[in-house]
Amino acid sequence: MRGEATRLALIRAAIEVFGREGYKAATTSEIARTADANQALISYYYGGKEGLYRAVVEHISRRIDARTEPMADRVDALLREIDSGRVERSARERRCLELLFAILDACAEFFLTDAESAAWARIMLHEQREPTEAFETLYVSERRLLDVIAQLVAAMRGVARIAAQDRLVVLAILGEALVFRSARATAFRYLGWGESGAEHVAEIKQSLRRHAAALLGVGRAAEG
Amino acid sequence: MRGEATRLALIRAAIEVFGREGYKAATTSEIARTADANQALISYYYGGKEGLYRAVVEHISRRIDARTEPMADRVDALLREIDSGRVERSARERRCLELLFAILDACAEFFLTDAESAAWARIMLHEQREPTEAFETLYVSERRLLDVIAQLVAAMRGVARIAAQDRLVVLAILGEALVFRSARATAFRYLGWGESGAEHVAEIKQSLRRHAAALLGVGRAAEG
DNA sequence: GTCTATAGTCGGATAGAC
DNA sequence: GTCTATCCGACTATAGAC
Repeated sequence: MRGEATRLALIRAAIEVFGREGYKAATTSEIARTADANQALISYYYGGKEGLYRAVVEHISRRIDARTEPMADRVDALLREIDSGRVERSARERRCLELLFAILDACAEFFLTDAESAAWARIMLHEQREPTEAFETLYVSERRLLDVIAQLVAAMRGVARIAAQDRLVVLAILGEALVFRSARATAFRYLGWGESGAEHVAEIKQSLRRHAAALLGVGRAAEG
Repeated sequence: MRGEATRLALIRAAIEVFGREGYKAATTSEIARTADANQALISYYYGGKEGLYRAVVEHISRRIDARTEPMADRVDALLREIDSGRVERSARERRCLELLFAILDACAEFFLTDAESAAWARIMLHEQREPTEAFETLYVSERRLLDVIAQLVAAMRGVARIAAQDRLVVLAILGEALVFRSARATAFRYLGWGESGAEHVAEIKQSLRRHAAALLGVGRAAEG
């Protein structure tokens, strides 16, 4: 069981270093040092740098799925409830928006608050540059979340089928959250916030909520 | 004068390669190959890889400023016109929005259409990771554009002073444009678009316009 | 100004001791 | 399972010919 701890330490360290440096610029020595493990163990456990990267991507993908799943369940439940006519028209919009807000809060935390998932996000951004095999794995997980949000957006328009415009709205909403990760340094400096920014996550969440509501054309009453 | 052409070819190639790979992962041999120049000339002209990178960043910064300047002038002119009371209240919102739309179109082209500036954007995104001296140079140029847009946003609310909420709106608007660069692969795949995407820039521009209008709370009449 | 050749360094993988 | 030592390849920079 000693080895299992080393395996995990290597994965954790690799997420951090690959996320900070990108695949090519990351070095196995730094990953080993970060993991407090011997450099040769990377080949022993994962067959080399490339194998470690693959393992990292699969690890991230599984963890993201685990976070998306509860959200998807809640959305499914709500949509079934609406379909069955058990939700009054007046409450439908509010219920959808509340759930969307909860998901957006989770996204903000994903990109900003939680150090581990923020490192996942950096790796996912690296993989956008020129998609390889690893991108395919990550895309499945990303797509799951995009679809879940799009379902909510479509439901708020009272339609079951997701239209192209719904997808563009989803990208706009998530784009705002992502900008605090992908253009973090500029965004925080522009807002006059210190780099830690942990104390500003609430403001970001509030902004995401307000703007999502505006994009969906629902009144400010729902801003909560 | 032969040397001047080589200098420029190296800069252009460096923008492409640094943008694609990031500073550390980029190699001087690939830059030289891309520029159709000898690898040793990088040291001859720029004192080495680091000096070349500095030159690239300054080059980008100057070129961005040159693109922002005309926009800034148009905004200044409009704001002065409004200040002097020569613009009727009914026309003020429309004039501001038209100018904002023109700027957003330029941003979409910056990120998506023009190959050279798209490479600038990739370098600017790389510099977000952990800001160094180069970030300071780029931030000045980025900030200029952010401030120009924020002035428009504030003017549409009829206020001269830029508030924190205006800045968040600016980031939301630009975040949507940026997502097509920073998360390009996912966004295009999600929309069912081929990777080239040149034929879809118009749709992206339209989406940026519609969503910017929604965020600013102006009616769909202005959607253009 | 441009080239070839190479010195010096570093990173990834592996052999083999413990 | 973990370690040290080392080989090999790739990279940056530079010396020196043209």
